Amino acid sequence: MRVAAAETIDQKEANLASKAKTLAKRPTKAEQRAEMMEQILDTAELLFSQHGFHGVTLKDVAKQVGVHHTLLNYYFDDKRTLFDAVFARRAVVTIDKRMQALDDYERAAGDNPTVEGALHAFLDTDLDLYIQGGEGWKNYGAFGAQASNSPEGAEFMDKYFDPVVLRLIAILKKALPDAAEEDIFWGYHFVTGALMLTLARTGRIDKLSHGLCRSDDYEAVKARMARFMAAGFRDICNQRRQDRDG
Amino acid sequence: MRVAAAETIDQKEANLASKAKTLAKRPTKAEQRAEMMEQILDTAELLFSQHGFHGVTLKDVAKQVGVHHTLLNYYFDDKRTLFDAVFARRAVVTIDKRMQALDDYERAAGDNPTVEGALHAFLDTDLDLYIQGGEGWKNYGAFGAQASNSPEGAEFMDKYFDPVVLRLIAILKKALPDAAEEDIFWGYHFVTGALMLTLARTGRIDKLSHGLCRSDDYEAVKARMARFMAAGFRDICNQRRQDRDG
DNA sequence: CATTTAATTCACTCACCAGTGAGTTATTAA
DNA sequence: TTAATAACTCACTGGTGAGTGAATTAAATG
Repeated sequence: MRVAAAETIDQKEANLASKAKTLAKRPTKAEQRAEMMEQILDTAELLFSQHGFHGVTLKDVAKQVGVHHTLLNYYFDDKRTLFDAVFARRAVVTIDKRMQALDDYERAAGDNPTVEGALHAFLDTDLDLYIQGGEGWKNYGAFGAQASNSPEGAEFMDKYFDPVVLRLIAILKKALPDAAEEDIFWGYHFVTGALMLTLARTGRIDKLSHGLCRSDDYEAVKARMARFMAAGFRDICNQRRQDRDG
Repeated sequence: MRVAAAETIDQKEANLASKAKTLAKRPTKAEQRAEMMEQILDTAELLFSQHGFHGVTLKDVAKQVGVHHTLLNYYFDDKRTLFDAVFARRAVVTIDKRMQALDDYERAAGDNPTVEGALHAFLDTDLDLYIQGGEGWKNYGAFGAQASNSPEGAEFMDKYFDPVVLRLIAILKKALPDAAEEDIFWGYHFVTGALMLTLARTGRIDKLSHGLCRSDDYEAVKARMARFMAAGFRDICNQRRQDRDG
């Protein structure tokens, strides 16, 4: 297996990993295969996140990995399969973590969950992954944001993310027992829109604020988002209740 | 000039328009030219909004309009020019309206603008356009949302929308004089994320809510969004002030 | 060492795309 | 009526895309 010619952003990570391996023991065939596939997935993830499904060619990916382009057809049958594999690889991780966090929160909160608590569990768990997970995870975030409003990604979005989202919504309903169901769904819609834009890292806020805020400053988002959105939820749900009760 | 073979969503609009014209007077050459270009722009708008720049071919557009594909090269030099023309056509309208609304609001509010008032001016003006402007405007919304996180659209976003956004932010600062500047920028970031997702009409909220909420129900968004976001703004800005003042 | 199997490349195919320039038809203007 | 111009079509080109199957190289196994 040949080492990548082009140097990806994950270069340091990769070097460390392979160094550790060679010192420890020669990698098995399965390991090598897995590593090659990961390299392809990493690169595809980055490129798809930047240009979308149609804006990336298999040759683009292959070139950046440093292999012949038909090798991608060898490992992943076709372009679509590769795209789906990128989507699936990390989806399970973030979903499991968030599901776990929501379970934990609900157990801890007992009969009195709060909107803010639920949102912290949902959002912070995810943001931590992007904060701590290195460039790969950041790229996946952008990939997901890109995929979420493309026909290619929409079905995956539903398939993978519906359970967590409905889990969150169930807790929100418990936290806001008097709220209209629509208000909760629309509130979630606002939350996810804001989150998607964050993950997309468009660089727009950097320019608008003349560098005061940075698109990739997930810490800043984490420090504000759950609280911001919780206030919004409380407000529209209260309004509705007031309107209804007269 | 040949009438479109394929029937677009705007069919009714177009029929009405052309009927009115034939009754009134024969259209001039310039009018015909303008109409043809609009038809191309409408179709390109729709397709770009669904599949992005690279997901659409000039043949796709031409086929749906019902003309030979090289005609698009005749009216618009190349694909990129067509894309830019789609972007520019309606951008000025929404920007002018919003700028006007913000001016009006600031004048009316005098020395005491509120976050909610400013957001109403900014958001409702825009949403009204999509509510009242018919399918064409709805498609433009989705087009903009798609474009906003693609390299092809990013520069346009800055070029066209920066002034209105900075105008909004200026009023928000006035409404929240004690707030940290970062908080206001991040708040705006959340607002625009939510708005973009709304305009994208992904259909996701429909499925999640089993039809209770609909992606294209801009009225529902208008009824909630400014208020929701204003509450968020107030909350994080208060928190910051409390943290600072101890 | 020989044989099988996996990994990788190579030479192609077929389809399609953006764009061009010549040619054709219709309008308009002189 | 003719000349000129605009609107539109056609045939084509150079280039690229995804994907295939044969060939080659490398690795593992008996």
